[in-house]
Amino acid sequence: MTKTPHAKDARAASETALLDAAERLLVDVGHAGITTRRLAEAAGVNHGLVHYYFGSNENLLVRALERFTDRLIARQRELYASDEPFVEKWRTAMRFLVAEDVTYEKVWLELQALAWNDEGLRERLSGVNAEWRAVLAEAFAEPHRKLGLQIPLDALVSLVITFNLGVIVERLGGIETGHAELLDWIDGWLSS
Amino acid sequence: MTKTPHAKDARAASETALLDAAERLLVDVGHAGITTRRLAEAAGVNHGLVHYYFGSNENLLVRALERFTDRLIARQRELYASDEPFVEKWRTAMRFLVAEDVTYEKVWLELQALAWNDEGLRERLSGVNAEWRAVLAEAFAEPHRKLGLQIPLDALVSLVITFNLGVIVERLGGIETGHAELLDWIDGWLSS
DNA sequence: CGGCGTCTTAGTCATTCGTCTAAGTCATCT
DNA sequence: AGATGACTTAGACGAATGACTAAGACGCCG
Repeated sequence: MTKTPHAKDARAASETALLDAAERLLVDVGHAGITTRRLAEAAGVNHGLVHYYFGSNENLLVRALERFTDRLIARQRELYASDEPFVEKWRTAMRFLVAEDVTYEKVWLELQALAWNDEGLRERLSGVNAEWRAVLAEAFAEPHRKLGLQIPLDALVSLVITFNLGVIVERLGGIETGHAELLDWIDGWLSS
Repeated sequence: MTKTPHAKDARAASETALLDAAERLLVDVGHAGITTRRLAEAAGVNHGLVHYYFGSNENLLVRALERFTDRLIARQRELYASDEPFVEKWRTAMRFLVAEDVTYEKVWLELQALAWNDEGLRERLSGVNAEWRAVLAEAFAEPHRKLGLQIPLDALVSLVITFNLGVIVERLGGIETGHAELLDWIDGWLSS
């Protein structure tokens, strides 16, 4: 029943290597360019393992999505769960948003683009979105009340999520015009 | 030198059919699923024509992007160039944004996703973005002044563009939570 | 220490891909 | 009417793909 520790480690390592490679390839060539063999080559494992471990190319990407979204939610929770004042959390989040490195965002949006054409993935994504939304709604509840904003909390959360998503998409397209101005203004407004 | 009118028409018709098929396939299967043969089949033409007319599969998608973005900009200009009061233009734009049919948006974002992995396409897209931005900046200049908004015009335009883009991406992922609330609030705020 | 079950490898298989070409078609012009 | 030249078609080509498998390697357990 119990697997040998070494073999278990080796298998886990190979699986991780493949999932890591999937993320790397999503960044480098996009989901359209991911093939079994390229995946295996990037992970440094035999290409037959993709089928043996994951059943299929597509399944591997599903697993990659699961792993990635778990981390995504964890990161969000961690960010907004700290004891810092809200404005500091916001600033941290925005620093991530316009960081030079778009690796994380590229993986995330390539997976979304993949889901646009895959009903199963789409359902999974909407679950993640609901979680993300819940985290933000909780984080924004206090400042929303304190600042006496007229916009309903629901609408505010949607505004934040969508404009963040839009910024990411624009950045992936090589567009950054106006982003700094927008974030600066929000920051100034929050500070006052 | 001059081509025969009939032949010219036939060729133009076939090219158009292929470009139309490309858009249809972008909606139905995404850019990753577009192949020479499928394209030709969907357009009802011989698959060799893709090479004969466009040189390559990729070139055809570039042409599809050009045609689509031309229409996109034209639509934007038309919308914001009318004599209606600003609030009516806004409402029309928002009605498009949350219309049931996401065909237009799907084509647009599939092309963007394609561009994420293609330097040439990315440059073309940033040009389109700049045009769009200019149209919006002009349209928002008056209401921005009249309403005495504190947010700089640049930042406002970015906010509008990015939140629109985010709404589109969420909708393509099957997510609509909060959109109606957000748009309703904006509408109410504009009306007051 | 030898059998045993799991992991790993190399390789096969049919299919599909993009590209390209040779042969055929057809409207036009002399 | 026949030649011309652009357009269209069917098909061939090698390369690459995802799926799958048989055989070997490896480490554990009795």
